[in-house]
Amino acid sequence: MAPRRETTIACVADLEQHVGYMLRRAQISVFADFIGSQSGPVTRPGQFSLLIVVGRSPGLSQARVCAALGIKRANLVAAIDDLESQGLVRREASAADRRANRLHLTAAGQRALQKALAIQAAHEARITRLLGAAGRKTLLKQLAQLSKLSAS
Amino acid sequence: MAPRRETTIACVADLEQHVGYMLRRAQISVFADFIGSQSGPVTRPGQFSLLIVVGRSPGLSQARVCAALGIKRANLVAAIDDLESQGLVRREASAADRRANRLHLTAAGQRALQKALAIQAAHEARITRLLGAAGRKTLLKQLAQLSKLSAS
DNA sequence: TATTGTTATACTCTATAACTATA
DNA sequence: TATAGTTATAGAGTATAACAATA
Repeated sequence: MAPRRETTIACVADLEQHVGYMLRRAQISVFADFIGSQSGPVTRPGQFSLLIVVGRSPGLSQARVCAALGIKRANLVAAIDDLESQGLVRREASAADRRANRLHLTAAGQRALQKALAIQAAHEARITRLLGAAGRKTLLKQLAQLSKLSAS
Repeated sequence: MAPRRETTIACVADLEQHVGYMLRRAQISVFADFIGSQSGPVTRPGQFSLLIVVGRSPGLSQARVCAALGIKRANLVAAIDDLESQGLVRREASAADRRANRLHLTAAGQRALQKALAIQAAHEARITRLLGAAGRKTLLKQLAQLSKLSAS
């Protein structure tokens, strides 16, 4: 075992004490597992979170969705264009504010979201198997704490 | 208090139960704090981790550094070009394998690394203030566990 | 004046394919 | 044949500036 790769491990030992570095590595790994397991029309984490927000809070304006997800208005346009061209999301002109679009899921969007959520449940179960249910819960709390570090 | 922003909080409640989403948000926040606090020639996390590996394990080939950091050979070239043009890193032709470059820090690179590490210590201290010393330690262990989720 | 959606643009990070020179 | 470094390139993700329509 361990043919001759000691150096690789040794030089990363320092970095493994850095929360930022380990967060990045863990996030890449978790995203890769998520992407690898999803199969429907929605494969990327960004699309998925967008579907969730629109699905659970129908009628939000694009600006509100941006505020919720912490992304820029300019970058949401192409993301919605994509989901709309797949027939999953619908832009509806707002009667109250004629500048704004109210976002809704189509029936196909509802189905895609339900399917993605079911697959994601298995993904989350794999995480729970690694960390334990209690460990996962404390992790979520700590990550919420870290999000307050920077205004962003 | 809380003028009329309930919707923003309500629609993200679901996502806050997703480890992948919270990992991403926390990583963005922690990186922003790191970047905002660094002041020397090295400001980005990628540069910083590169300096650490080369500093602690001088003489590694580029391929070994890539394996250690989990990045692609092609993407390391420009990163080293950048650090080399700043006079922080030096490529040395390997005598044993004439295809390979052995990487070293220059004197300026050593100084830049020491300065960045000192600033990073304060950054890590802010994290410890948020999580507690024990909480931070268990977080690091959990993140290491999560890195095993996907081969990557 | 300020805000919404939009376009254009640019910069970073990441990923693949192909080339060269060595092994 | 396989590997090390390199180049070119393409795709995401993210950032800013500016514009038209509307508030």
